Order: sequence, then C-alpha cells, then structure tokens
Amino acid sequence: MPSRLTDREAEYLKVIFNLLSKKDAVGSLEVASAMGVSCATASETLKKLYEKGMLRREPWRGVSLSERGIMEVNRILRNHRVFETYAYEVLSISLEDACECANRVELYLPEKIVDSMCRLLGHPKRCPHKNSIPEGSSCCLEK
Amino acid sequence: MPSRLTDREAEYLKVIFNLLSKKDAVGSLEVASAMGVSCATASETLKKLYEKGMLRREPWRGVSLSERGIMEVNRILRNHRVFETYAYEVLSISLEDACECANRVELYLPEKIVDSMCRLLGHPKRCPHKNSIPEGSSCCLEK
DNA sequence: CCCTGAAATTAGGTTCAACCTAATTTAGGT
DNA sequence: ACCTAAATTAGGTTGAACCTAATTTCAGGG
Repeated sequence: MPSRLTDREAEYLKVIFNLLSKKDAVGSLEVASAMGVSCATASETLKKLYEKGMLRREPWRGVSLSERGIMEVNRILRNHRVFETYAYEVLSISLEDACECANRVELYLPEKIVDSMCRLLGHPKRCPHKNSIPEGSSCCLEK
Repeated sequence: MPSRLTDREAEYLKVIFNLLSKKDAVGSLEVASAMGVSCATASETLKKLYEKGMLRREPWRGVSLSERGIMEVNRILRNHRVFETYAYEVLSISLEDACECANRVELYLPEKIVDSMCRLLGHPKRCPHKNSIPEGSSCCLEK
C-alpha cells in the first residue's frame, strides 16, 4: 500500500525538511516556490506524499513530516553526508564536487554501501560542512 | 539535440550489448524477449535509441551499437565494474551484494568518483568476476 | 517467379507522473 | 460579517513506457 516514493517526491521531501528548519509547518505556496512549481502542483504533491504516509497534514494549514517522512529524509541525508564525507576524505574529491556527486547518488545508494563507508570513516558525527550525519541502523555499528 | 537517454533506454542498451556478444546484429524479437516486453515496444525503443545516435540500424534486419552506443555502454560497464570491485575489495561487501549494489548506482555514478576508485584500486584490468573493465578517459590515469 | 509465414514496423490506445491555468473554497484578521 | 490571500479542486497537456491489432517486408520453398 505505501507504494514507494518517486525521485521527484523525494526531492519535495528534502525541500520540505529544509523549510521546516525555520518553522514548524509549511504551506503549499512555500513548497511551490522552493520547488519552482505552481502552487497547484505543490498542493497535489503534498497530498500524494501525505497519502504515502510521509507527511502530517492539517488541510488549509500546512504540512510537517510524519515519523516515516522523518525516517525517509534521514535516510537520504545520511546517504548524502556519509557519501560526501567518504568522497572528500578517502576519494580525495574536492568538497564542492563531493557534494554534487552525493546529490546525484543519494537516492540510490544501498544501505550496505553507506554503512560500510561509515564504518571505514569511524562513524563520523558530521560531514565536512559540519552538518550532522544521521545514525544508521544498528548493523552499521556491528563489526 | 542528442537528448539524454532515459534509465529505461540505458537498460535496453545494456541488454542489446549482451545479445551482441553472440552475434553481430540483433532483432526486435530478441530484444523484446530479453526485456520482457512486446515486440512492438522493443521496436519503438530501438527506433528511439537509433534517433538518439546509439544504434546502427538496418530496418527489417537488426541493430548493433554505434560508436556513441559503444561509448555509452562502456561508460555504464566501467561504472558497474569499478564500483563493484571497489565495494568488494575495499568496502568488504560480498561479491553478490557488490554486484547488486553496482546495478543500483551504475547509471548515476559521476566520473570523478569512478576514476578515483579506479585509481585507488591501481587501475585494475578486471572485476572480481573476471570481466574486463573498460578504460576511463585519460584523466583517470593522471595522479 | 510467386507466395507465404515469420519478423518488423506502424497505428491507435492506455496509464501514470508531473506539470499547468483557471476556478473555487476556506480560514482569519479587521 | 466580509474580504482576501492561501489552499484546493477541476480539467488539461506532455512525454515515457507499455499494450494489442493491423500492416508491411523480405527471404526461402514450391
């Protein structure tokens, strides 16, 4: 039933997460302008994300992330930041390039890869930008 | 004008490449069955890939890869095999998992990442399956 | 040499994601 | 109570990736 997120929906989720850092609910209009899309499109997508269990929603009010939404964003952010850190620290990619590379793959990286990179890095708490890296599931810590 | 390949088109290209290892031209029917799709769909997609400059085509005969098609498949294969080798050798992922992980990311890996992994591995000629790894552009070899 | 059958292509259509513009609805402040 | 800005719904469009049902083409057997 949950039916997986599309890539585009994952984008929306990331943007919503960022907007939420400054307030505790965001409206369609804000999402629309952050995504460069009409308000109607944003509204529809928010509904879909809600139906997929990613958002908490008070119609006419605004949305925030549900438990599952938070997990999903954390997964993406973790993928991004671990990969970026690894690319920068181990693969000697410039920070700027590492970040851009991370953007390209963050939605597709298997957990096994990310956990392994995380382990080799010694389970860092922050990426080179000093943003915090969400923890992985327990198996990341297992030897 | 060339207009980038869709993910699905890249899949077709890989399949075509594999079919070509046994013969020197493949027909719609073969591609269709390898992709699990109707013959009409395969035929259409072959036409699109041809229009995008990826295939050589003699209508009613069959297709083979064009120069650009070969480059594209090589890029994907290189991404796959370098990543897989790196995951296996450095990230300690089982060979089977490494291969599966490579399948998930092979279309999205930036060249910089792959070249860096390739360098750290000492520019291996073959992946753990003993398949040959296509060479990268010259800059892979530069220190 | 034609004729037929298998393979290829074209015609015409569906579904779904992601957009849009133009209504329409609604909640909140004056 | 009213007005307006924000949110939603209605009704479309486009493009990717499929499909089934014609139709076309070529190559080999009679």
